[in-house]
Amino acid sequence: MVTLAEVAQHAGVSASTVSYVLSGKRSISATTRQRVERSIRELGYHPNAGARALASSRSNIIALMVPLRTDMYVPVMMEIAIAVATTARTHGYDVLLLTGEEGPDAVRRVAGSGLADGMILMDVELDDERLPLLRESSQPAVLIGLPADTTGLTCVDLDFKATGALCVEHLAGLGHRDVAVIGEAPAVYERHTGFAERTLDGLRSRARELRLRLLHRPCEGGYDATAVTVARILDERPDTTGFVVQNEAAVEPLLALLRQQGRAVPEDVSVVAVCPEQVAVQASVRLTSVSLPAQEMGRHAVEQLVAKLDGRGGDEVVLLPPELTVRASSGPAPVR
Amino acid sequence: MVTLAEVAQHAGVSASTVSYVLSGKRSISATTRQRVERSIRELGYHPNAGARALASSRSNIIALMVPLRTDMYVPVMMEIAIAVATTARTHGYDVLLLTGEEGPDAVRRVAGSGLADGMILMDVELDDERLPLLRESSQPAVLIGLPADTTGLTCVDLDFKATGALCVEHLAGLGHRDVAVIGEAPAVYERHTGFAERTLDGLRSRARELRLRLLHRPCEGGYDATAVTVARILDERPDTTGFVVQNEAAVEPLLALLRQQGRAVPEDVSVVAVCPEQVAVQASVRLTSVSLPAQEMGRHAVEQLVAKLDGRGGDEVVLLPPELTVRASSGPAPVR
DNA sequence: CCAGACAGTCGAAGCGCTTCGACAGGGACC
DNA sequence: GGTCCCTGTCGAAGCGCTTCGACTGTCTGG
Repeated sequence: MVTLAEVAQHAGVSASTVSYVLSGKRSISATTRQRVERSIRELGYHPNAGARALASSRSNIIALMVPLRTDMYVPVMMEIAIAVATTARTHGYDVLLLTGEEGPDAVRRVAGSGLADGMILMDVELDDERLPLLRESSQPAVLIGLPADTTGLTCVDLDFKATGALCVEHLAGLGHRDVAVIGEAPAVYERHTGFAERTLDGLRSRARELRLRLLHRPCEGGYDATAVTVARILDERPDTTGFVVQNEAAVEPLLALLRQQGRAVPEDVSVVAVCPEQVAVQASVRLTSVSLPAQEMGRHAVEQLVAKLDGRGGDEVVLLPPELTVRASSGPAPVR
Repeated sequence: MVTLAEVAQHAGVSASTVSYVLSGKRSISATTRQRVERSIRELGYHPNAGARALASSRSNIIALMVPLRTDMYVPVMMEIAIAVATTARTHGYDVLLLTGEEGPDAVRRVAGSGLADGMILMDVELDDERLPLLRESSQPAVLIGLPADTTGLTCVDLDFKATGALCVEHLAGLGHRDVAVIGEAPAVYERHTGFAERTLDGLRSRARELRLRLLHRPCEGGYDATAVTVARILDERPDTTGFVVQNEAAVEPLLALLRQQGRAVPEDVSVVAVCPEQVAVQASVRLTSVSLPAQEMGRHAVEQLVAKLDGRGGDEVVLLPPELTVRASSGPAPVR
């Protein structure tokens, strides 16, 4: 294991000079810099992370808390996590993966031990038990998701209210009057996950404004549950011609069911999904959808956090504007 | 920030005593221990990770390298990653998430800086470019996947050869004589990913032994690609009554296509999948499948690594035995 | 009753790095 | 020609922890 001191000796300078070459915090003459850099290369020197963390009280690590829940759509989480990791690297940070397992204690542990310089919390609930701890620990943090009370917190999320509104507008613009929403699993609503409620809010208020009839039903996802939900919807509102789906696990089942019943998409029924682009494109009918910008969310979260750690930027709530892409699953409402 | 010294002062002992209470490396009288533990609690002390790493040259961190590829089935990766993280915690380790982005350099960086005590590599290819670096850095490591040359390496993986054999046996036992395999995307085979080739090997050799006719076609996944693949298969071998699917993205399309063509599952055609249990259960037909034991693989990998770090255990290759669960998608071959 | 073993505690020396203050030398300016 | 400032470098003091050797009692066995 090569140390700073050995590099210094090899280059014929003092240890502090090597350190300043590395950090750039003081000016160094071109010749000295080159000599040091050459020694570093020749000796294959890598600064020791622990020593650096101890001396500078900065670990250059960001903690990412990923929930353990299985009722969330996993690929989205993964995509965010990967975006976080790669973006963090471009800013010189590594990412520590914390699972929900440990619960709120993880916040205490990480903040207390100086393991990470800041943290990113995913899948924040409206009234999240980690938030009080976060506020009191004054750990720099960014949330992905939107809690009820955002004072003193930085949050990044898709604007789900606008997302809901956008779906309704699209269908209304095509002449649909009766729209059904196949929502997330009941547990998601019970847990008061912000995004589900905000989407619903956007759907409902825009529907009211545009005088659409809207029916919302939670749905567990999977074939059997979706079949039950769809049957109930069509029973209550036989004139339904527009569907909005927010649960990825209900997308394909819905399409299969409509096919079975002889309802053509988009001629008889239009479907709009809120899902990752990949799901929309790979479905049996290419879906008109509002995509979940997972990568962007991860990237934004890191950039907000890095800004905080650099002393720039304050507490902000960033809501990414939704974008609806029209594909093959939506069209004009059938004429009756 | 509370330090060891402050705890020591508060408890009226020396710093080293507190350290020994924490580590348990020397015997401490019950009364002293209690006094120290009380001080730790009252002051809310957390050992500083950097200082600890510097002094002990152990970071208590495991690096997990996750590939960035999009042609791998993401939920499985995520499940493994989460299993790794939670298992690691139970052994006192945290997990650092490295993406493929950085490539082989990440191995050098992590090994050189002492950021992590060891690493777990996911999605190892038969001839992986990270392996030479790994061997030369003598970094303790465990691979998830099986490279061509395993000397000096510890690996954990599902026994894919046995998996292939198991699928064939199941179908053969039900009387099927013509079996088609819908494989992974062509890119996966070109990359020489071990698991795809090993599965194929198992399928082929067992088929030969049992005198089954086997047709293998790679498949990109998604509806359109699967439709083309299935059409080609049924064109070449109209008598095909058994399907083995290894690409999750082709599972649902396949079922939909068979339905459209009026081929009933399992009366006319049997389907066996190699996929995570959740996919098998949530599909439109509950699938007979060999499940990918993601959690177990993650857990095993961590335990192997921890054993290495503790100086126990040598280089081993652990192949988890596959288990086939019979569900609603396979049955006796139709009588002709 | 003493040698030896052992449990329990302490002091001090680092681990490898960052960073502050100091200082030498060279222009620029009046 | 002296003053001031700026650039480039160095030495030394830690950062908070682990760990080794040393020390003090207490107990055991011969």
